[in-house]
Amino acid sequence: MEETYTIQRLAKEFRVTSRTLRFYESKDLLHPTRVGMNRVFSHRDRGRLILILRGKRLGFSLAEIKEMLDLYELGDGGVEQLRVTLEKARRRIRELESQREDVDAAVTELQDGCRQIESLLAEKGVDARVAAE
Amino acid sequence: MEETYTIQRLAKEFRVTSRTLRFYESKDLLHPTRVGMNRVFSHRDRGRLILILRGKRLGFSLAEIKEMLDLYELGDGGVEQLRVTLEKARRRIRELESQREDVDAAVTELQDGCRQIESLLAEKGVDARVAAE
DNA sequence: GGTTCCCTTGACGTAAACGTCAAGGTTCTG
DNA sequence: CAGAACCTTGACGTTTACGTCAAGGGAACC
Repeated sequence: MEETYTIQRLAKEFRVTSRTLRFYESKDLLHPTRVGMNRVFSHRDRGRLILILRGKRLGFSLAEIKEMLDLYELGDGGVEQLRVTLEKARRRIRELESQREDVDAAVTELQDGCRQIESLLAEKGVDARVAAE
Repeated sequence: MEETYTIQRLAKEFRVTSRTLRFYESKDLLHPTRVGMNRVFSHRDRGRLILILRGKRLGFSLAEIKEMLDLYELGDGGVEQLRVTLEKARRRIRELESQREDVDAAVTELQDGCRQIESLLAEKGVDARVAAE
């Protein structure tokens, strides 16, 4: 028997509102079943939610995130379908790798900035380690 | 004599509209000077624009991007100001590093997905290298 | 000197991603 | 059996990041 989740349990666990989960369902990102009127989320939905939230942290739109999620749903598509999916996945990978370069560049620059501030503080005789607490 | 840029030159170079550049100025992200009515962007503005666009690719809001840009403007603030700036920068770095972990996780999963598709295609006797062109 | 072309400042429109009621249905608890 | 505490479906509001006119100013070309 698969574990299931109420809308609130999932919402609390991931610090989103139930409105958000309903919204994601309306956008076809989650597919809860129903017991009577009420939504029941599966473990699979939970996994998708994790991916959705990570996608958001990375700056992707819900539409892009849906595209990515669909990449994992390789149903019984034919060869052509598989090939299209493969190409999309490869493109995403390239985009993500370029995004990682952006991240690295930003980190490097911020670290440079930190060093400058640190030496400014040092000049003024201040210890700048993790002092500011 | 510093090189300067018209609004159109900058817009074309970075594939944004002039409206966007005016909008960024209105949000205090760019600080073009004026010659008569017309905006004149400095090399410094160009640099800031690069950072803005990278920030956007990384999913930051313009407000967050402004905060980061301001980190580089260490004017003549006192020790306390410097220390606050330093802490903000360090926090950003930590956030970016966590974002990099997200990127890496996403890449890994997509690569797994690719491998699965590739073996599915191989079963069907299809060569999946860069075939799809 | 009219037309064209770029610039300007409003001002209103819009898509995305929810927030926030409103109105009502179920279930559990005292 | 009345609340309380969940859930539901609308439906309208809000913020962000611009797009898209509208109305007009200054230079440049023919």
